[in-house]
Amino acid sequence: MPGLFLLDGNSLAYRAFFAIPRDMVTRTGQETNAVFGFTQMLATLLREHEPEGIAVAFDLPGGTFRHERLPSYKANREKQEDSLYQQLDLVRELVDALGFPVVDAEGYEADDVIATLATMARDAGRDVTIVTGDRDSYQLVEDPHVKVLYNKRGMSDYALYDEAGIAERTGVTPADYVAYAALRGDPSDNLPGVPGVGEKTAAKLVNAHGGLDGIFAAVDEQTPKLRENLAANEENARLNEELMVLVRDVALDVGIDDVSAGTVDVERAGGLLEVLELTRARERLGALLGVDFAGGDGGAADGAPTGPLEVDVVHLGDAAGIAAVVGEASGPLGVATVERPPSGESGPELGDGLALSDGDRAWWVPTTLLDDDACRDALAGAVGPDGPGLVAHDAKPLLRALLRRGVDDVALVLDTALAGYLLDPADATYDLDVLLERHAQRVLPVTGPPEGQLDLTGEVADPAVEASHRAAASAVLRGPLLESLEAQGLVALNDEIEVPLVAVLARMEELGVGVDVAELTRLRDELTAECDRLRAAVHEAAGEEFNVNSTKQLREVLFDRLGLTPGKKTKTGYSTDAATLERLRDDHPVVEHLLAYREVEKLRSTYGEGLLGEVGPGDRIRATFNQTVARTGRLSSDAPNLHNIPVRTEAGRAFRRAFVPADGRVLLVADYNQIELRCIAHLADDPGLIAAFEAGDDIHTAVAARTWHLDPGDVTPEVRNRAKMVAYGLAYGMEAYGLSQRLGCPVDEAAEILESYFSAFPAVRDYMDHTVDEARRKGYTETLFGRRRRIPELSSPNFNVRQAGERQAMNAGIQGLAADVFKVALIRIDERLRTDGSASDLVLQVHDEVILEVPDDELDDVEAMVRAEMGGAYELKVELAVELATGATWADAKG
DNA sequence: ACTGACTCGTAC
DNA sequence: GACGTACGAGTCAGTT
Repeated sequence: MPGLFLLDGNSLAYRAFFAIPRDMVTRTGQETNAVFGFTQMLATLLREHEPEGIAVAFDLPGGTFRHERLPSYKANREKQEDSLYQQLDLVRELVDALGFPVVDAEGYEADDVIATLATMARDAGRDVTIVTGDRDSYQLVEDPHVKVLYNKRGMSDYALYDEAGIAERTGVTPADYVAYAALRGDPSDNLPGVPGVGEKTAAKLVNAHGGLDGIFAAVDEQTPKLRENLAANEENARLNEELMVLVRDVALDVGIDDVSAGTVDVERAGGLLEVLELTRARERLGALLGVDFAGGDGGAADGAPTGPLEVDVVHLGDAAGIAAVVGEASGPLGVATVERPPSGESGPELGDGLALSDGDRAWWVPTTLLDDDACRDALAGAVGPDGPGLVAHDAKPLLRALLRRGVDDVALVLDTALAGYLLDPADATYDLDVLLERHAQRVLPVTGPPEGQLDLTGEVADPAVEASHRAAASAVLRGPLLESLEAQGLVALNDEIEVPLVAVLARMEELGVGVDVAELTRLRDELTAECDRLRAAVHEAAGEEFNVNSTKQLREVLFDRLGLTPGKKTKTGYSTDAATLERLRDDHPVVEHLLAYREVEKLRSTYGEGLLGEVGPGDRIRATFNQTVARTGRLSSDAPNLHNIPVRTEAGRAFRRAFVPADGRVLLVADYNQIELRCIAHLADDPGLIAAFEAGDDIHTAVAARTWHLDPGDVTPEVRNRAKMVAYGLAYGMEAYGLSQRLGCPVDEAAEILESYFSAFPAVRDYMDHTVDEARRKGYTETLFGRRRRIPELSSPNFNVRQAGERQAMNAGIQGLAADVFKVALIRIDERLRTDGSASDLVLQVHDEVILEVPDDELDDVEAMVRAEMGGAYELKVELAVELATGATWADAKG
């Protein structure tokens, strides 16, 4: 029966999802039961029927005309968890990669798409077989050309129906099927039929009277009860019929001639199946399609060891021993200290020593040995550029510890934590033991006493053994992680950006940034006094004493006792945030004091006390710059967070006066001008936006002029501000509501502004739409540099969650590109400082801004270098404009 | 005394 | 609910 095969992708994947246990997951935790089931069905079809062509139809998210006609349509469908929707996207990807047309249409279900294709095929005299688990397709059956291969319960239970088959199964002809089903109803679509009418009665009625018209014209002939039911439910049945008729003329972008086996994208399909660890399916499909998917080396190598790591530990005692390790190494070595090196006030330390390992053997280098210069040099050689290269888990603290021992050139080839982050930045943790189990199917042995328990035997974890295990784990993980990075196109990002950045950040963290402790203390004290004064003022105005820091108590005072009008609500009650208070400013004198108190208290606690508590040796603050936290690829900073030092208000900016260079040096601050908006211009390739940047004038004025068709000279500050607010909102997936909040204008006015904006810059809107669309299809976003981010929210059944996912998708590519460009700049600046033998140092970075300490006599050279490296970090369709400033403090660094 | 949820506010 | 990405201070209610 060859001919063409039309598959209902949603229906089949849905069946597979429930037929196969959910515990079918990859090492990375991705569920694959539905994808696997689908591949099995597909393979069976290929083997048993040798189709002339296959196309797979899918539903598109969002409603259809049926939902519009009847809001309760399918309203009973239980919303499945993200996994099913995510797997549906994977099935689409796979089908596409296998070379079969993926067909869908906005506002229609897969069923309608199939009905359309089947009708086209019939008209062309071609034979088609519809493969689905949805009975609605019965109406399409037509001898001799159209048959339905119906997937009953489970996966492998199929029935092939021609007209006779449908008649036998239902008692009616395909042409009468809709009327039959309309009477009977369809509980799975939440369409109630006529009470008392089941399959038998429905068939009897249809066969006796033809369609619904005939039946309802002849209700009087029925028994009293049936007559009553029919009369009372005519409307229902009519509506059912309307909804159940499949649309046969959906506008599709493929024709029937496109339904033929296309070319298999061997790399993509093979890669996908490999990542999904569907090895058997890969082999089976490969054989059936006549292609060789055997990229990689066959996945999780058979015969490779499993179970707990076992390592022979050799204790090294002299320089020759250390040097010998290098000689023996045939590839990069794992390196580790004990799990949590005790962190001193100046940063991470080596602890008792460090271990090197090739995965089977480990060599322990006690820290005491490093006091000997020869040993230290031998270690420097082992870990340096002439050595075998190192793999470490969270290498930065180790690099810092080595830096302090004079080892400043470490040949890091892979950081396993970083690799875990690149593979899935939505994952919260990248612990070594988890990665080891996930990617290498090995277990990291627990050496010490059970956590949190007193060890009665007096047995203490041997740091040499523990570090050796961790070093071995890193070594073992190298292969599988590289394979995964390779499969996801992340190698360049890893090798050229993330790994090199580790050492740059290690140096910045280690040096820290200088602070004027006296100034900081003075600020703190001043703020404390001001805080006390304002707190008293709040109490006085409120007429009672209470904890002003407690939103709960504040709520009671403002809204219960003082009778102020509450605004928006939070999970626990009325909000007391600044926006709310701002609107109450004129309603009661306490509000003014409260707002002032909030500002001062924030500065006092977070920045006054907070920063003072982090000052280390040499009056320097050494924050940690996290490389595996932000899901967009940005860096983050903690202990303390130096990425949110105030700048907008004068009182806040005062803290920047406390950030100072060492004697004889100045701070050089360089930042990218409007980098995210420039990224948008590049990504969207919007001629208007690019032109606005090329004009070289104030970008917001240029944008405003274009948006509202004004002469730049006629752009008022108010209009310019609108353009500026839109620019900021743009990167965040802004909607009218958000903009109205920002501008303090009605929502409809904000909507108009947005409309004007998008009319002026149409490619920007196209980009946003396209980005969300692609993310929805793939389940993840990808930056220009290949950085990926899963966004499972996009297939959430919850509208709000889904919309948040759309905003994340829009933002990820923009913020991510800016982050990638910025990281390149950081690496290049650091590289130049070192190759130029400069005495200047990088001390801080804040997303689009770098800060260096520069000796006065180097200033001109370093300024030129930084401008060049930042401006040339990556070539966008618009210039990467860099603004430079110098000063004796961070606050004073103004152009 | 610790922990986690919550609210709020700072940065880009 | 309502604009993305972070970190941290403080309160409060729960636990130990």
